[in-house]
Amino acid sequence: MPKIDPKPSTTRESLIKTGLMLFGNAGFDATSTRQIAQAAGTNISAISYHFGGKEGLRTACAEYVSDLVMTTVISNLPPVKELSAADASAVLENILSGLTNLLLLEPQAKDLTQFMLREVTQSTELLDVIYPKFFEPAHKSICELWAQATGQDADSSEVILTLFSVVGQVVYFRIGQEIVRRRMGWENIGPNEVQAIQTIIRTNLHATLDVARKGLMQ
Amino acid sequence: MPKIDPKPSTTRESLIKTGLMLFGNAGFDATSTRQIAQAAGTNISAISYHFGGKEGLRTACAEYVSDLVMTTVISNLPPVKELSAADASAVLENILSGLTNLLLLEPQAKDLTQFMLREVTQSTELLDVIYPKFFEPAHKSICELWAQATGQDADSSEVILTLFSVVGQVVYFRIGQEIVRRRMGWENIGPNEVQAIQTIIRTNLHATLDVARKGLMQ
DNA sequence: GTCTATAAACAGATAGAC
DNA sequence: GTCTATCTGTTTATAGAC
Repeated sequence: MPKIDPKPSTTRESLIKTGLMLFGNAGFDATSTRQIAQAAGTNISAISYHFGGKEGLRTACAEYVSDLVMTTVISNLPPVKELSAADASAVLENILSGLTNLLLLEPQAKDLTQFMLREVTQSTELLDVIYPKFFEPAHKSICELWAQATGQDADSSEVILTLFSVVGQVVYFRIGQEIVRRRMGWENIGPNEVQAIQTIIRTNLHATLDVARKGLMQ
Repeated sequence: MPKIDPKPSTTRESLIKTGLMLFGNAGFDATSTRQIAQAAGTNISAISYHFGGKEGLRTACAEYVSDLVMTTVISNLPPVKELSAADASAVLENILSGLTNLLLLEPQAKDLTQFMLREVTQSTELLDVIYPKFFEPAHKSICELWAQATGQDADSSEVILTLFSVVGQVVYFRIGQEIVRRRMGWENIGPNEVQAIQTIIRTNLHATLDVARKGLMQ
């Protein structure tokens, strides 16, 4: 647990934020420490001093995003056990809509999501930081919601994999957004386009939920 | 249309294949032309000579994969119009199973798929090559299959977006395979694990197909 | 077409002044 | 903690021999 520093190094934080921006946009390998230092308003040696090197800044960025998402999103979820099946479905639907908005629209979150997506597909070592801090608790939460909504077991292979497929749909619209944009003939992906995507995701969610509920009744 | 060369430069082809391998594994920016030349059994200046530079090799790799997929996969699809609704569903199911196998298991295709996924998420310029040659015709084909299976319009926004969500599920299991592996407690993703994933994908597909068919009957 | 040699710019890391 | 200056190695591209 990092203790709260009443006067945190503003240089350190500035480096993490610009690192997140540049790593997210161009990728880790395509971003030089000189670029980062300049954009952060400091010099190259500050990276070595604060993080031990470029790789250390990468880790610090991953920790920063993981902590941010956990404290602002995951820990604010309602207590699952107290929800009815219908309420659990509704919460799940809201989470998916929120995630779609976050991944496709939020300009503030653009750097963060792009950085995370890159790291997940590229660096396997960094997952040791991101997975336990963020992905595992987040995925467990939505599995519990699904279990509450369907009556299935939250820890079963079937539920865990199903939730990956449900979330995967949303993530793909971010990964392949340029392909989607071209195929749909959209000029850009704005609120109206996101709404069309959300409708499809919602329809799929309810179709899969219904099948899961019926499967248990047999 | 590139005309068939009876004696193609073996150096040229070797550079494309090793480029595909190294770009796929470490990424474009993390791979040096020296590495590529050495692994291909030639020297750096061969890249400039054949492709005009590193960026030219990248484009050549993208064209190579696009052409390969088109000639071996897409053009071998059965004529959609002659299929019954049930047959169209079955063909669609087979395509998704095949894609899951390709993305998660085939060791020969590993370099190619990883390269393509990287390029799609990173380079927007290269999509000008990959999209019209590969993604658009491939996606149109599966949309037509879906239309044949459900009676919906293959060119409607709803169908196009739905097929992105269907394919997106499969792609996500490749993108997030390390997260899936950890969450499932799997040591690696082999034939048994892929089968479990395919079952989930199949269930989702039929759930969504059923809803689409019912939607038309209202 | 293929090679060696080299150019010119750039990378990340660090020593040492303040 | 923050800076400048510099070290050491690597990058892509290219000139020119064969």
